[in-house]
Amino acid sequence: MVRSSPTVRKVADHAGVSIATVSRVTRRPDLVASDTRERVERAISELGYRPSHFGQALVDRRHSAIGVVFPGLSGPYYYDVIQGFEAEAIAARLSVLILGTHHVRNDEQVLDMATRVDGIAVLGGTASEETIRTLARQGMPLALLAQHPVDDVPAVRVDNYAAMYDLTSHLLDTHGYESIVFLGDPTNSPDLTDRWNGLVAAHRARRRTPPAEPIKIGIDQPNGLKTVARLLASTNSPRAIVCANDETALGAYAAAAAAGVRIPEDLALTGFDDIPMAGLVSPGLTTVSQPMRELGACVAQILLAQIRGDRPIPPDVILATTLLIRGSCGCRDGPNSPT
Amino acid sequence: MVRSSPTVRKVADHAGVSIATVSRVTRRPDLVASDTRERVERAISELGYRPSHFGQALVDRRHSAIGVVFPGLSGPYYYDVIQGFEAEAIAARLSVLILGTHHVRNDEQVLDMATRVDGIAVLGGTASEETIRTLARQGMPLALLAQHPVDDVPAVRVDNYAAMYDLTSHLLDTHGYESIVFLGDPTNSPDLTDRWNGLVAAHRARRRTPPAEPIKIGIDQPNGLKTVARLLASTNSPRAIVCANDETALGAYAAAAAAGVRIPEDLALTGFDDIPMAGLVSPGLTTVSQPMRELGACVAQILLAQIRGDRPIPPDVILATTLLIRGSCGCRDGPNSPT
DNA sequence: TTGAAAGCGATACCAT
DNA sequence: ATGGTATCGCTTTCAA
Repeated sequence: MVRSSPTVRKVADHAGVSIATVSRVTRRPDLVASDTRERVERAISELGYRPSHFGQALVDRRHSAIGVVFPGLSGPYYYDVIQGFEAEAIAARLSVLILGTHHVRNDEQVLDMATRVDGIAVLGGTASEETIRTLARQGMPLALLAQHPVDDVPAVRVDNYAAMYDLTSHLLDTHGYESIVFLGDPTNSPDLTDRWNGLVAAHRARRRTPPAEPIKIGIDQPNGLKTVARLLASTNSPRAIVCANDETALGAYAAAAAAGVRIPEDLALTGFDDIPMAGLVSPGLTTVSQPMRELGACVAQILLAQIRGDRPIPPDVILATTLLIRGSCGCRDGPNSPT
Repeated sequence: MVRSSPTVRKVADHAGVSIATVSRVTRRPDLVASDTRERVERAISELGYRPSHFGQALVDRRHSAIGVVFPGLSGPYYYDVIQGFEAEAIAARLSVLILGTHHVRNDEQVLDMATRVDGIAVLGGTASEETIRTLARQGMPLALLAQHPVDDVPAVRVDNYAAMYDLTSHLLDTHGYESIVFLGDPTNSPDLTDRWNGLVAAHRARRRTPPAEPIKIGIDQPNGLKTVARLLASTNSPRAIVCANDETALGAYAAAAAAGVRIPEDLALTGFDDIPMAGLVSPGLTTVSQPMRELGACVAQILLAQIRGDRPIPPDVILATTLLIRGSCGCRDGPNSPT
């Protein structure tokens, strides 16, 4: 069957008016006499007419849509960011196109998306700098999320380096761990690269020896569980593990439970993000809270500002993080009981 | 700044040819003399030209894109489904538009998406039947995922009722539980409605009294944890809980661990979906495995078939599930140790 | 208040 | 092999 949603012309015929009048009814109803308008509106609802976006886009030379490129679509972190992004977009009456690259760079799809939207938010590591520059050169409004600015392309992020420096310092100073294992693969992830560097720097500042390498794993529950289970079974299993995010740490909780290893007595554990589960497990997960919804909202606003033509655009917005000390690092747990 | 990605005209001027020739180079390069072609190709890459989708869409009267509407974007279930869906779409050279409705019906956004794509897959409960009928009447290719067919709109799903009937029967017969609590809110979710009905029917078939109501909660880890923590603290806490999906069950594991309740000795637990974590926790989670990737792929294929105009379209595809008995129901756990 | 017509970007038919 | 031009759906300017 051929797609045949009604067009302006069909509605115009149905209502016995010109296509110009139909268009006016949908865009500037005040310009149309009320009886004519009623007739047209009836035709519109009878036929279920909606102006085709490509017709409008062609005239307006904009798509009334913005896009966001994510490495994955799984997990609470992305979910909150998308929510913040969408809320801003909807308030501005724009549609949102989401592209999940599944943790592989996919420049072709990003360029394709670029022909369907008025602006694109790129999450750290999902598009090459070359692609970003190509789009920027064409005047495509862009905003980077969770990565450093590229040339004149603005970025929104948190200071992952400082946050991880502080968190590591807490483990090193307050709890006296000698050296702390880092779980998570910084490859292609500016966020994780900064976190790893923060951990290394905190060691160096105290003349401690940081681990030679991060343990490069995908940052989700299954990988956290499997890897920590393996570590706990090895001869010199670590006393303290810094996980690159909360979900990896949650996997570590399961591994510890299975191995009969107590947190924090036998193993100190920390996460990053402060997802809803982090405060509910027991002991509570010591982590760094990021304003995820705000990150998404802010990057959308920066896109909108560019589309509107506002100037200047803030080139590098850094939102604040909070170190959240709960029980998993060895501190006494706060009153965040699961209820 | 005004968006100004290069158009056919700019490229044509740059290369000193007509716009028709530029179009030929991108669509039927064999029709263009090699030296002209080279000149045009150089102009294209210098200007970073990509044919605008709305121009093409206008002529072709199709968008070269298909859409998928999801209740949420969080969690392994949706992730796998999307992966399967995207793989098919990419193979057919179509872009994918994803719409997350965040567990509220959002007909307006679905109708908006309809003006940007050639076909839409709707996941159970994300669009009203009225909207589905409206789109179907206009000839929009549609496919339903995880819900029953609506009129002539085809559906792809698993037999949730039968799967839950079998799972509940196992708990009732093999492990002898009297009555089993169901965790999850069936409202607006055809999938969960079928699961709840399956649990009730399995009770009735044995003249047992099913619970009067499901415990209506969102089916994620935090809700699972909080709710089970509350149940375990109550006076007659349940001996067996059927969770509407695995993530809810994973939250229940954390609640049990915190309360010192042993699984399965003190509390039997089951899930649904068989996400990666289900086989890794200890004891392994007894659950029902769904072919999630295949569900996504199949629904995409049905969309593609409609777009191509194939006939007939299978009206109701039901994919097989597998009952996965692990340790959390009380059976002896298999050899799925976390390694 | 309404209609006729130009034009947005790309394609494909018809000429040349 | 290449160019001119009508066309897709819609909006908007200009006339009436």
